Amino acid sequence: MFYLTTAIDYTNGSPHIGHAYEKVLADVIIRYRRLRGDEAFFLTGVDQHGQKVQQTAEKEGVHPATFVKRTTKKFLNLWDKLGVKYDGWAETIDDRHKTCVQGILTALKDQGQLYKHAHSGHYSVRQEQFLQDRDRDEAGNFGPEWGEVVQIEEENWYFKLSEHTDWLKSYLDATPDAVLPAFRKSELLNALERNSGTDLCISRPKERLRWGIEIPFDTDFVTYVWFDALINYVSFAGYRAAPDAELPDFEKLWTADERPVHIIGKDILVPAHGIYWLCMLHAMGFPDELIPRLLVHGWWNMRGEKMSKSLGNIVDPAELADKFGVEALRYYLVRDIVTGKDSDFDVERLIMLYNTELANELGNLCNRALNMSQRFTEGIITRGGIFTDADLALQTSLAESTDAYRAAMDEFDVSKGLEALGRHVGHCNQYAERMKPWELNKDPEMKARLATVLQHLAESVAHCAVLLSPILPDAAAKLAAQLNLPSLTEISLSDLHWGLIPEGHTIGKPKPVFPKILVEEKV
RNA sequence: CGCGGGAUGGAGCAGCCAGGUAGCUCGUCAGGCUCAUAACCUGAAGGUCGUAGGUUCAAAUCCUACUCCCGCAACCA
Repeated sequence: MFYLTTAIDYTNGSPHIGHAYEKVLADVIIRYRRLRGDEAFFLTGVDQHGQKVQQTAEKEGVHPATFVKRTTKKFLNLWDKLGVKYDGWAETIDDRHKTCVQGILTALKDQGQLYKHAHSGHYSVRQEQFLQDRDRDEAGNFGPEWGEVVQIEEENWYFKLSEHTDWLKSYLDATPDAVLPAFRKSELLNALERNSGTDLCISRPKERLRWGIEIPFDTDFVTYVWFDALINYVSFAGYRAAPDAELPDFEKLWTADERPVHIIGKDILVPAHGIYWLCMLHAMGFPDELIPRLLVHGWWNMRGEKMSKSLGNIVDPAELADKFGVEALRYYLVRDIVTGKDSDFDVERLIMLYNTELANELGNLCNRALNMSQRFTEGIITRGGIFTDADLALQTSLAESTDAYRAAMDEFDVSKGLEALGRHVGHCNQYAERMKPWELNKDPEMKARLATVLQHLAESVAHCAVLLSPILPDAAAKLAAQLNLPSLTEISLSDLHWGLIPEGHTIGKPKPVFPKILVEEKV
């Protein structure tokens, strides 16, 4: 079983393009794995506890639970709109999750992994948080943005993180694919060098935070939001779940032969996932071969600047989907970025890539191929005469593109996979240009040859629809329908051989699957 | 000496880990075709791969130094 998760989104605001990217990427990967014939499970969800949620809810004068319900809905609606299809939905206010978190806390405490300790430091009353040296201004003082800063002492529960960092180092050294891409691992190892020796504070006293999961053995405290949130990856996978909890079978989901993959953004690798989570799992007794792989993706920037609410350059993915279509948005999000790196978000590039690669090249190929079959052979696909070198070359091109696609997608490099698909599309257009089926049609003696050429084009369209299906499932289904082969959407990659279209099959009527995006002229 | 990323034809990028004719998309220019979503195809111009050294038969790719840009507090993938 292939178990894939994304980060769970913090329900403190509206989803933006980065949230959409991560989920679409995950959705594409999971659909690809199913296409490969693998059993797969996709978990995503929302992180609903913590101080910021509590603060924002107070500001709006509603109970955190009400507030969280409202923002959660925004995420649910977006995933529905974008065709992100998950198998499990994680909400950290879920009682099943709460039970799991408390069970883990109790178990860790029983093993001596937790201890209570009084910490004294500078505390900002207004921001309700302890301040660090890095919060000081250049003069070494805490600036006015913190309001009144007082020295206080506070007791809290700590997790013995420092006991696991040596293990973590050796695990990372010994496991090449622990963190992808590779350069992120070196970043993590560097951070480890700096941070080893400190433990993790995992509680908050209820006087300053009520919105969280109560510490089961010390009810004056709630659980620190990260410790709570990270556990979603196991709690909603059925870890320590009651038999009637309607959660997956953990043993089947979380396996060594196909380790779980967590997709996360680069900002939450260090320290949350790379250090806290891996050490938590180790403390919980997970052996190395059951430690999940971390797939770290980059960010969409806006004209070279970081996207941020304060700069006001947030892009609303729902708006984009309405304006340009879900297909265009999904395609752009996985096409114009190298998995792991940052990219610049640019609406003009979104339009350009859709119009050239989908509308002009692929869409037009499908349309011209099917249209010629309709017009020249009544939509009937037959093998025709013997295959020429050009025919065989096209078949080779398809086989090579499929291999390249597969290799790229196996490494989560969707952009490269789409490039491979695009190469074959280009070859098909060239093939059509050189074979000139519209000329062959004029010569009654070339009927067999015409059939062969049209068969090669139609067959290619069928393969393209299959390969495209993880990225654009709706478009793939439309193509399958036009080919009059709805079963294409259920095919698996290993069944992908020359001859998807049966001899003598009649295809349907073509209709452009990717209508061009027309941009109004600037005056 | 804080950490990491980046610098490749006009624009945006890939290639670098596992050195061996510099690749893709857009744009520009010229031509062809008409089955198709004014789409498609062919050809051309355009790069001393940030700078300076080094290793090597051979460096965009490995090593060293340097320059410039972007992240690393919060909102936040």
